[in-house]
Amino acid sequence: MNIYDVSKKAGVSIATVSRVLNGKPNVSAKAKDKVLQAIKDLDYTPNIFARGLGLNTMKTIGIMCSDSSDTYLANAIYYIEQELRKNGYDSILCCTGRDIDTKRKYLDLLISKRVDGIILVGSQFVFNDPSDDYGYITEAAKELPIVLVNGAIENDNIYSVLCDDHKAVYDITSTLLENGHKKIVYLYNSTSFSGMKKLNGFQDALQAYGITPQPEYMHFCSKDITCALQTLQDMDAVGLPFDAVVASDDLLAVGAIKYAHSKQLLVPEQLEIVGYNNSVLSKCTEPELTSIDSQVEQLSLAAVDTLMKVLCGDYVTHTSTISATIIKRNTTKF
Amino acid sequence: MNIYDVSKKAGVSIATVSRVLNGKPNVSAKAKDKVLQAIKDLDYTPNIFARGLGLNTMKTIGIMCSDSSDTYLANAIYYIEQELRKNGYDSILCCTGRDIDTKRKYLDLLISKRVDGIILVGSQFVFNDPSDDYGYITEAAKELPIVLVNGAIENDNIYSVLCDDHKAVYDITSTLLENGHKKIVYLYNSTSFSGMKKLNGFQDALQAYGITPQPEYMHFCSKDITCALQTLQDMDAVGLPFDAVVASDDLLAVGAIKYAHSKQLLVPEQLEIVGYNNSVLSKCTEPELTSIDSQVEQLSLAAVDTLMKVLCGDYVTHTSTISATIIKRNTTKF
DNA sequence: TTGTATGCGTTATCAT
DNA sequence: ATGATAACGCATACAA
Repeated sequence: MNIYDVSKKAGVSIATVSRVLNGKPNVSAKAKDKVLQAIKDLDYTPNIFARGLGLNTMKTIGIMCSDSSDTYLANAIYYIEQELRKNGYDSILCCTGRDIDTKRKYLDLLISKRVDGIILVGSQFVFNDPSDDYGYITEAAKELPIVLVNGAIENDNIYSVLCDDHKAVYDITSTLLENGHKKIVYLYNSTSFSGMKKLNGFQDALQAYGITPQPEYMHFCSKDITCALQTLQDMDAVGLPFDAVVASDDLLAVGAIKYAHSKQLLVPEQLEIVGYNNSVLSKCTEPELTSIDSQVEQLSLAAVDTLMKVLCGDYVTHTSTISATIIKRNTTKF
Repeated sequence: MNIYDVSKKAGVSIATVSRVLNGKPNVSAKAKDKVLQAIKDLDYTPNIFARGLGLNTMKTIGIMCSDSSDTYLANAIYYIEQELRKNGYDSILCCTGRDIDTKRKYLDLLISKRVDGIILVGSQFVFNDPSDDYGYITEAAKELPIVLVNGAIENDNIYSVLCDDHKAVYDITSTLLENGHKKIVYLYNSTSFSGMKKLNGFQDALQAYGITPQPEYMHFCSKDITCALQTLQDMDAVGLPFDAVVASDDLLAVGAIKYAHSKQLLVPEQLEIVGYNNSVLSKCTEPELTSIDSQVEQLSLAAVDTLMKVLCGDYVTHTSTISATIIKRNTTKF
């Protein structure tokens, strides 16, 4: 079943069928009707592979992420997929894990699949440490446009949509300082581009208040609750006092709440806690968690919007930044 | 840059190049070397669209789900995508929402994209009520194999992988009854195939202990915490006593924990609570939540395994069932 | 407005 | 073992 069968049935040429199929002008109403009827009679569907071959595109975007089961990334993927579909694009999903060789491999794979563009979701693709090698991304950008969500690379054909994480953490830390806190703990679980911005926001806020950031108050935790809990218990055991915790992720903040429970501390009276990402978790704890909303939906829409414009040849800024908002719940006094 | 360029550079015909490309026999070592070298020199990548046209497949599987940001579904998608890739297949993701027309539309879309098979993830595609119309799925199965994860339709070319939800809820309810509970509340948030199995498991367990299920003790809650909380508060206000809560989802169980907090009830001493899905949430609450693990990973792997076998023409059972396990934490006494 | 002819880049068949 | 050529099904430039 192909376009020839339809043209035969309708008594017109394949060119006319094709024109009808693609909504092109210069088709008489009569011819159009005949073609439409033939298509219906034969239950014809155009062969997308043949179309792809001729047009050299399948209207497909590759989505890469380290782990699509991560709440934050899962949300981003959800919004991105929906938005792409609204624009007539399919999404090929690629979960790479954290291994750089796998990332490289999958990026190459997507290019060989001739997707029209690639969206790299999450901060796991760009790091700030010197050993970071994102050369494979700039290399890929020679072939097709790449959009980073929560990561930034200065490069031709690479675009970034970012949440202003620095400002978000800077602001919340400042608020805590203004409210009289002196000993604030910062817990983080990532040294990615976005992770470092948050950490710097914390440090800069302290410095703006004349406080020198102390390493004993800034702890890297692998992404789980128990690590955060353990870290705070260790600080307590060593005799390091603290009266507030800012976390780079809600999960770590949950650990802080568990710490408060274990020490019978009143939250927020004796310990104020702030999480990040405004995930479901923030509504599950007791008390409910004040959290920074990193605006995943807006970020996702902006990413798709950017890519669509690039594909149309429209002009777009290489970097767009969106502000986070603070969702006040019950682990803070303000 | 195409296969002709390579053949020219290597000084052989395109047939030979194609043979090398696809690891086919009847190529001399010498010719193979020349081709490989030419491919390397030119940095040639075969055009996948042309290959798709000739072979009539792009080695791609469609994954449909109602909402990829849902924790449970996000996990399933993660495992499925990884497993498909191991088998050399790409995944096209489709988030349909709950509207049946959208589901129908996207299923048609995937078929028109000529994917090799479709995996329907989650129980949102099959319902047990009479108004349910899954005719579009059986219709689609005429075109390509379909695998349901947590749903079942008896039909040719439709396969199901299921968690034994009935048994899981039956068992946990029985345990609670054995431990002396008489007034158990069941909270659920879905009337899907899987949702009904859970509900029936609850009812059957009661009946096995000579208790007639009371509607006042079985409540449908839309999927959020506050609804569960409100429901339990309402029961309390009306004077309906209860000493245990079984929930069809961890989120609802979180609502039950919040209820206990609001009434200053000791958990599990005064109220035992069991959740479902063993999500992160179960580790975030205080006390941590006993939950039924529905084995998403195993389910996902089984789904891919089934589909791969079908595509190979191997024989497969139409339904495979996997048993849930109970993850004991601190909201239950046993 | 309509139709013819060609190209897209593979894989596969069949002859050599 | 190798090569010439057809077939896959569409879009489109160009001719009519």
